[in-house]
Amino acid sequence: MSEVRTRFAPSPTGYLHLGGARTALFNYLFARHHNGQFVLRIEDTDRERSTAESIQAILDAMVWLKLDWDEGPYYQSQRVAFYLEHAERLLASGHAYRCYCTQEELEAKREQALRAGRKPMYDRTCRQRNEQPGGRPYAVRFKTPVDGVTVVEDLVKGHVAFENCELDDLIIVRSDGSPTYNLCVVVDDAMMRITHVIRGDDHLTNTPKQILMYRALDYPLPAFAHLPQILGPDRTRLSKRHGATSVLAYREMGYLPDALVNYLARLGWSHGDQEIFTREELIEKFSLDHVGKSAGIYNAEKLEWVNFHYMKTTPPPELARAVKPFIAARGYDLPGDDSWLAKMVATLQERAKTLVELVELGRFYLIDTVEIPPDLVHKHFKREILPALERLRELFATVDPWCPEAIQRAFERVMSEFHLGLGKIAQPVRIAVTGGTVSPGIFEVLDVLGQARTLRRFDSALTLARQLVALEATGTT
RNA sequence: GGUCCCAUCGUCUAGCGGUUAGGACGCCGGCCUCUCACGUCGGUAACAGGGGUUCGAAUCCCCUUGGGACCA
Repeated sequence: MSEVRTRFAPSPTGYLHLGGARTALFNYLFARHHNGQFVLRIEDTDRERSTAESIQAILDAMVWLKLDWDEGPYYQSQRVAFYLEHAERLLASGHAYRCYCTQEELEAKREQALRAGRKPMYDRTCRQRNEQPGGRPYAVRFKTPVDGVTVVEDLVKGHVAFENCELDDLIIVRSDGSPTYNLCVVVDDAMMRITHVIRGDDHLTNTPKQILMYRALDYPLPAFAHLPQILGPDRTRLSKRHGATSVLAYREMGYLPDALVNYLARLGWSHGDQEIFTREELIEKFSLDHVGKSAGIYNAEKLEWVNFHYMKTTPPPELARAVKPFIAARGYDLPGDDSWLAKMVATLQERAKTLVELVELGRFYLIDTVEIPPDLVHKHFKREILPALERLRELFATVDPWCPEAIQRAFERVMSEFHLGLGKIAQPVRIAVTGGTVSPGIFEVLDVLGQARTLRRFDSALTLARQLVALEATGTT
């Protein structure tokens, strides 16, 4: 029984985007599900476009999503010798040949073929060349069978057949001595003993060529699974104009990694009607035969909903830990007391879709003094209820211990003494302590805010209210 | 241009010959209510089109259309 080995092989030419993250996730889940190994390989043979920052960004994103790998990262740039060695092997065994055609010659042939209405394939001039012109640069081409059919038994797409005559004699080593993509992947996947190649379906048409190379090199064939693409709402490739595509951008926007993982898992894969999966459930339930064949469209609202779900269900202490960087980023002082922060978070977590939003909603908890808008005071601190509010202020001063239940009792006492509904007095208090009309439940807000800050802010509002009432009185007489 | 892939509500999807075509997001409405939310109840909305196969097709086959990918 051979062990399952999967790999994720991004090229570091940009950030890890959602599609790549999902490919990584499926490889990770498949490996974990089968108690196998998950290998990370950086395909940085394109030295022009590969950057160190990009490599770092990909690794950071993988770590953030907790897609931990067992081996690697391997770097293709350090494995060039292996590729060339394999090209030599193919040359020696007659599965490849040297092609001396120049760029110009190829270009001309292509044009000619196109004009004649033929496919722009290499005409295989050098395939039957007998003597090797020494000293001239050459590329190495793979000798593709001229007839027969190569079949990809894809775990997602099913049985896909390609006529060999439609395949070109592809270049495996360029005339400058650099190996090409198809050679590198085959050599790496074979040497790394990858059993399941799970990748985007943009590679499906490369697969028959690769299969032919596996055979020529006498390596066992891995299983292939080609995942459908993730598209933008306009059904084109996901790009910046569809919003954020970089995984790390979601971290900055205040999304939880588990939420993104959950969303990505459900985009293209399903397990009955279930929408929410813990990491363990994903590992337990993931299988390739429930991966859909059709492209999926990225839906920001759904992601937001999934994130919201995780916001609501994450234990407050944990969420408090996650929100700290966002408090700092906003420029607020970080509360020293972790349990207080957890309490604060608990009042907001079912109101905020992201960590960023949570900090925005909790602003009044984090700043020293709130600015109380006079127009709101004017509207909610009507002269008729002022006495009730003064009385409430009086009772607040005596509440001991300061807890939601005791605070509620103070409210209820005023309500019965003045025959007022809670709405009448809760809203003025809310405005006084938060500076706005929207907040979590008033008892818990006051509780978290603490007695001293409550009294201070309430006093300021009452002072302002008295001034406004006095002003009004002189104005009307 | 050639080859290949794909096609169920707007979106993610369940379905794998017999269902009032189910769920979720979104949207709309009711309830709950100290504001906003949460929650809860209900509603809206789909088998791309056309041929076959079959007693019976969303499901199997073919064509068309429409998307997408790869090779250049």
